[in-house]
Amino acid sequence: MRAMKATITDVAKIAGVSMKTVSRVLNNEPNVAAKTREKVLAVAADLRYSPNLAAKGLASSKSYLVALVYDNPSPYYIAKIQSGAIDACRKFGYHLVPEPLQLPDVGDEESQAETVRHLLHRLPVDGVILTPPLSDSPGVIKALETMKIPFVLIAPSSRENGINAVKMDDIQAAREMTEFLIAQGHTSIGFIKGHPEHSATALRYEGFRDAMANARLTVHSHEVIQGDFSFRSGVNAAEALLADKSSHPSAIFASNDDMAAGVVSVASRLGILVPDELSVCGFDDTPLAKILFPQLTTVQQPIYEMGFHAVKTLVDPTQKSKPAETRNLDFKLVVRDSALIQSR
Amino acid sequence: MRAMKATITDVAKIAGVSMKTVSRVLNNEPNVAAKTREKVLAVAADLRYSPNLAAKGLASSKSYLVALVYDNPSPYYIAKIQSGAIDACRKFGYHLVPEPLQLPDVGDEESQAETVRHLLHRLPVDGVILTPPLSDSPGVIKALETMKIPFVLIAPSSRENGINAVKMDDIQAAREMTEFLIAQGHTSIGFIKGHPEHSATALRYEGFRDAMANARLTVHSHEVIQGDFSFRSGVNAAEALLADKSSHPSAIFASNDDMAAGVVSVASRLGILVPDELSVCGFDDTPLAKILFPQLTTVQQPIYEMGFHAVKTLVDPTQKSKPAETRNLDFKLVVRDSALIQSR
DNA sequence: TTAGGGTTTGACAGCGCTGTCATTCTCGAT
DNA sequence: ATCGAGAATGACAGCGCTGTCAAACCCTAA
Repeated sequence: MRAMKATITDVAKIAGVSMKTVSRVLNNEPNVAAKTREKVLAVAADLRYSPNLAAKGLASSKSYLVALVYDNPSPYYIAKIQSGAIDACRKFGYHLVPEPLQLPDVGDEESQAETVRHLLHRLPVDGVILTPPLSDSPGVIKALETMKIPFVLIAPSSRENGINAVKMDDIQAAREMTEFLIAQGHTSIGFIKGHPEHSATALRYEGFRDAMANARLTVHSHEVIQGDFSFRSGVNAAEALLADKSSHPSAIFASNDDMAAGVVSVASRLGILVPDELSVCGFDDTPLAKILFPQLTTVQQPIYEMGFHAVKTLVDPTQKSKPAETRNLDFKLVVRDSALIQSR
Repeated sequence: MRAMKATITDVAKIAGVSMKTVSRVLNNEPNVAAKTREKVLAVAADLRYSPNLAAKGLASSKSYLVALVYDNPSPYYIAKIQSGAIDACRKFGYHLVPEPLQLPDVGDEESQAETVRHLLHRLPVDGVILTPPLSDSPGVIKALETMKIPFVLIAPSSRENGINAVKMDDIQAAREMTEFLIAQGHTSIGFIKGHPEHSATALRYEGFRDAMANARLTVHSHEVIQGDFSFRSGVNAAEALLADKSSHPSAIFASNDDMAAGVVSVASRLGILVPDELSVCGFDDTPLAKILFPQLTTVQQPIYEMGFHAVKTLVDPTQKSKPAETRNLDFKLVVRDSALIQSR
């Protein structure tokens, strides 16, 4: 119960066992008598012992560090991933080091690889989490592979074998959202696509078209507008979609919340009532969705869970031996006022 | 130029000097002949040598890690702080470890201290950054002091001597914002206070009253509403403030953007035109401020800079010996449509 | 020329932990 | 009672680096 930092040696001495035995207990290694284990644990607790990560790392050539490598404009998304990742790290005695990346010349695979290589050379970590759009960068992935650093991809666009990844089913989510709209009686639905470079863009659009086709509804090409995930682009798209006041789609499905917010804003400027005259829905369930008036119907991604799971597959010893796989996590349709129609 | 990770020993052997000399060169220690230095540097570069942080840490009992300890509901704020902190860390060869805290029983100093103690015992770090509201927790601060871990407070409410802190002048900012409103011709200004527990709340209110007093304007008590920084509380406050349609303040100053958004939303519901019939301004310049229609006039805090500066005072060797001080960073008044009156 | 002081370099221990391997203990089978 | 296999424990080196202190070197002043 002293104030100073206790070492394994202290614990060993007091418990009357060897350092190695203490080490075994603390790392849950087998072959320790239950009685010994208890005693060591008691002493350790009494001394408020906690291992020195640097020493552990040096001796075992592990770092107990996981890097979260990102180059993502959305702080909200990253914050959620990070939150999940940190919680998982804590659970397994690891720590998370966020590494924002300023990727040079998107598209130049080699220089991207070099950037990552340099980064991880400085701080050796036991695993890396790649968030989109990095999870789609062949250069970065190759760098990790040659450095033999285990990694997990978050929401990659293509599903490759032999690589660990966590994602959600964007197609299915967009499909269900569209089906919901259709079930509400909408037959003419406008769609705003996301940034062309972003992998989710194509998937969400595909889900939308799927559902429309299944319902034998036509997707008019002038009702599908290219956006780029920004509020601004949502405004532009909405202006195009709502140009003809007397005949516009009765619902607009934007590929993310920011763009949906743009739609709502334009509608309110044009005096079009949401949801009475126009249903709007978004995607992502950002904080914005609850702040807007009316609140946005949207898709809640399992972002936190993806972060958590990514770290788990990286550091959980019970998962270690499992083969690499792509894991789909569940999304949730969040129905709020922007797309509810009471009367019809 | 081998593939495997080079150690100091390798560099020493090839450069024909002792390990210690290599160490000196790599750490920019004095008393190394220029020629020796060059040679070592050349060999190190050739070998792509990079030091093993764990070993360095173990030997020097430093960790090259800085912890960002937070318990803040606003991911946006934390993300910005973190971004600045990481950039500063990179500049000085450190790494940032975010440590979200679930503080038990706010108010119970001892248990808060215990939580922090436990946290930092696991991962010894060379410095800690405390964000609000943690930067006002005596328990946490005391824990850090007894552990002798250097720390920097971000935006603490009280300015204590002998403690490093970075903040901005909330009073002055609120004062300038209010003066701006007054200069626009407003004489009756409503004010929405923030969360009573948050330190900024009192300061912003003080700045507001200051400016009003200086302009010989009365602050009517029924025009000052208690909020809690949430959108919802902004809505409630606005409903009270705008209850009397024929006579309400011509401007409302909300203590943060979320509440200002609440005001805008109520105004639009009541058919009150912003800014023509009502000027609204917020505080913080969150992403929301630009997304709203009309865009919010608000105060941009130097959040990124606070994070950067906090780390800098912690790890910059040239700053090391300086006495602890509270540093004020510059804010910026951002005037946007929500409080512009063209005609008057 | 030599003493004295500063500069440059190196030898070596040891940071706190774990891996390896040797040793001791335990207990059922003979 | 004895043997042997496996369980439980311990001794010790060493992970890659830095701090300490001693040694070697260089130059200037007397």
